[in-house]
Amino acid sequence: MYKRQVLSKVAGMKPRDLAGLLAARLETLDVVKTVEIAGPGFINLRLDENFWFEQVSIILNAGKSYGDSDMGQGEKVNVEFVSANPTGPLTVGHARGAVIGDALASLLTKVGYDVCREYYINDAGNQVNVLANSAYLRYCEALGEDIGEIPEGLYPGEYLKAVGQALADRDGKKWLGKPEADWLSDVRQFAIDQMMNLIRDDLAAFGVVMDLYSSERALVAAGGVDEVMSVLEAKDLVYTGVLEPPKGKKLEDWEERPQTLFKSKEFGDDVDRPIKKSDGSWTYFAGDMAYHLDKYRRGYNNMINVWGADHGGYIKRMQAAVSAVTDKEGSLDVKICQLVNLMRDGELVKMSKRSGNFITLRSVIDEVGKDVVRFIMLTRKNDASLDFDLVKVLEQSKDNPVFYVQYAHARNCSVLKHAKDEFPSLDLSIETLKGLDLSALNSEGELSLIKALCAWPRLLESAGEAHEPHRIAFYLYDLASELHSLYHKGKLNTRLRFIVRDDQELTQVRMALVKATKIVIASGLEMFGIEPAEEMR
RNA sequence: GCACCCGUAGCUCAAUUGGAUAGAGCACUUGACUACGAAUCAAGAGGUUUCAGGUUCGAGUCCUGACGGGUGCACCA
Repeated sequence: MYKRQVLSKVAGMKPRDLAGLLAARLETLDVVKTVEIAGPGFINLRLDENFWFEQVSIILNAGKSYGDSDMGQGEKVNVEFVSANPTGPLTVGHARGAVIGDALASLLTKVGYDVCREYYINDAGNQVNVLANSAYLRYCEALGEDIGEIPEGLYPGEYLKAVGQALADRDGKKWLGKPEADWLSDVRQFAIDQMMNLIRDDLAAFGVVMDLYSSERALVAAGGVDEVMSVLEAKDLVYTGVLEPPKGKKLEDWEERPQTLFKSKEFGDDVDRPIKKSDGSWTYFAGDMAYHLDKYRRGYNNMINVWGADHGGYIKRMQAAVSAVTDKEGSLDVKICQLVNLMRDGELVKMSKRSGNFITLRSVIDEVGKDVVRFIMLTRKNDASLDFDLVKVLEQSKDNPVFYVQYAHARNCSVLKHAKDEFPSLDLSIETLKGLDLSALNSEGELSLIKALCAWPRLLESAGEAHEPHRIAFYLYDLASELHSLYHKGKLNTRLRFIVRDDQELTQVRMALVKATKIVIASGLEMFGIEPAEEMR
């Protein structure tokens, strides 16, 4: 039963009258079995069962491409995500953004967009100088110097030892005892490259492959910021002014000072935003404007950024900047990822970045596997916080959605295998199954499962339009539930089992449904970058 | 003080973008294993969608105002 409400003030008719008119037309269609008008003008259609049987053949025929859509019409979309500072390995904090961005990119590809996965390397700010200094210390250490405690303000992480060693291997004692000005640039680039290799490896282990890594430093060096400044100046959107101090928040070192400002208020922001620091250098925001202009000029009118919750206050100014530099042609959607609370059996795992005591993404992947991490990260809306319990995610029970969905897929595989054992001569090839008369799939549970399968293409489109990949996770859970439910109908009534011992023909028809279900679950999981389980252990 | 996000069953969360009687899981009660994997399934109970107004045929969803929670708030990125 499909429901569709038709609103029409345009027609100048009462909804019920209009519904009557439409109903009369709809009734003439072959696939429509019954039409009812309900309530204030709802039209309820009941489709002929043959329509549903045909859908199973359609799914089998389409295979993994079932649900592909041309909604995006090949339009280019840029999804920028992770973009972690190149100062250390990825942490669990980065995992959520990584999965949301990656799954969203896959989803948009599925519904017909031309998607670019992009990582913005923040390699121009002060923190990479801190990185360089930290790495330099480790370099000295590698050459036998006693460096003592890592000073406050530098990165204490052990992972930098390897960088120091690698630098020593490459350059020998070249930089030892030299002033910072001599080595900063070289050491910095070396350390950034090392860190990016580390991050790339972490992402690869997590199943994320970027199409493009963009360097802030390279962009600035190529004149990107000068370019965006001249664009803004041409539009008269830059001026020198004095900002008021924020109220209610005490800033001890506040001083009134003229600054170079961007008129972001004209584009919906709360205040105008500085684009130069007091020392005359560009702010991060200036670089970011240049970067978004660059993306736009590469053809990405549609930009999606995946950010952590702590950057929420940055959205308005970035959207204002995009509007300004693209003459409102470009659009920017920012997906904010709320915090992930890492737990172990109900207890919060404490982390502190200061002491270098953070949990790396790699260690979590090693402990529970990437598939589990990826799925759980998508079981909440991106803007809701999420508990990730290292113990519970491995439980094999229906409390654990990863298991529940994987189990449904494994169960399909198992049933198919058993069918083959039962009827060695049974032909289960797609070519044969899709040509069968499937009208025996007419029990309530079977029709219910078929309808759930048929919701897949539409679900993809609406999830893609809303930029909400988590909906796929909920759908897969529901679909798994349909399958488990149908399976258990066979417990009560042997005739309803997938495999009917004395009826090879019926079994074969049911295998068509099992295979169709397997296809949809598998393609959903694969969209999440998760390998469908053939069996559970 | 300002901005953004959130507030839905005892708990954790959904809700097809404004549609019909607001849905799942956990926990609770009850039932189903000699047979395709019971790691599951079925049934029951559980609600003034934080509160108060407003918009309209119709609001969990939109607008206003409270209340409660989170995040951020020159010259960091």
